[in-house]
Amino acid sequence: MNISQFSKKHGLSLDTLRFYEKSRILIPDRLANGYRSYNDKHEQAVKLIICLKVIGFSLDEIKQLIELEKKPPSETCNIISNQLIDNKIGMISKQIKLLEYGKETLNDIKKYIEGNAFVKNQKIIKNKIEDLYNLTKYSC
Amino acid sequence: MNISQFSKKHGLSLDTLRFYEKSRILIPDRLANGYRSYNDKHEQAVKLIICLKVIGFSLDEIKQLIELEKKPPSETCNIISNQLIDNKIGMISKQIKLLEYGKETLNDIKKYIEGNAFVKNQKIIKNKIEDLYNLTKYSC
DNA sequence: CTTGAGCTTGGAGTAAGCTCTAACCTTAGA
DNA sequence: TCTAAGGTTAGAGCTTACTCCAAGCTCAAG
Repeated sequence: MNISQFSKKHGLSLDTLRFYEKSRILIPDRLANGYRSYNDKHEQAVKLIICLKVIGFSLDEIKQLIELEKKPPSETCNIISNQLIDNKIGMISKQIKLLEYGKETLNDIKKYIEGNAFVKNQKIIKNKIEDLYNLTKYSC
Repeated sequence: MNISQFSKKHGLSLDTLRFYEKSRILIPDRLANGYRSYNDKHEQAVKLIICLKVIGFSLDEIKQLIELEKKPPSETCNIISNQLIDNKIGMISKQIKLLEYGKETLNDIKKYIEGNAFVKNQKIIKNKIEDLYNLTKYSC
């Protein structure tokens, strides 16, 4: 599969794919004419990359994980990747909480704007924002 | 309250607060000597800003909301802010789903690394990544 | 009155993650 | 064979959200 087909299939721009190669995150094969060529292995890889990205991994962290995966399995590698993953799981849990509370708050704000009878005054919203703010302050 | 007290209280750097003023997101009062001065009104505002930030609003979107709020209420304003909020609620809902699924997947990856018997082969993980990838593809 | 901490400004620099430009090569179709 | 679409590169530029710097003002304590 050439770069533009791969680009369309996965919703990443040509430039992004070239950038990922330069960053050594996703390195395609090359045809005799120098054109990039993506195969099934690259499909698996790009899916993982996209998933890790949406759940909050930086490209650097993704690269770390990919590089660890390439090395022969060892205690050290496991500890490193485990730490990275545990860390991320913690952050994701916190972020889910914040988003859930934030969604609720936004719904109230919306009701308030619409003049809904259930949310007659700003006090309810003020309290929710206060709670959400407090949630942001203390980790996990 | 002066800038450094306000900075410490809300965990924003001096530069960030000055940047927020420059960006017209949070404009403090001024003392006779030219020093910035933050009061209760600014406390409320900064709490809202921090909350909106963690749930995924960009500073530009935050500014939009703040500017709409300042104007006299009107149908047009309500429609605009409602759209912004609805949009965000949709994105947050999707993000929560992705994070929940992502967390599950990360837990499986972790078990796999640890050699846990429940996740003996990569196929389970592969499927989860496939599902998560599909979730990322289609909006809401 | 000096010293030093803390405030002010404008403007430059940074990091992440792309995005664009220019110049040039390759290939398929009329 | 010409042309247009699509591939290549190096390197500059952009956006967001800060972050840092230099030069200078303010103020409290000794």
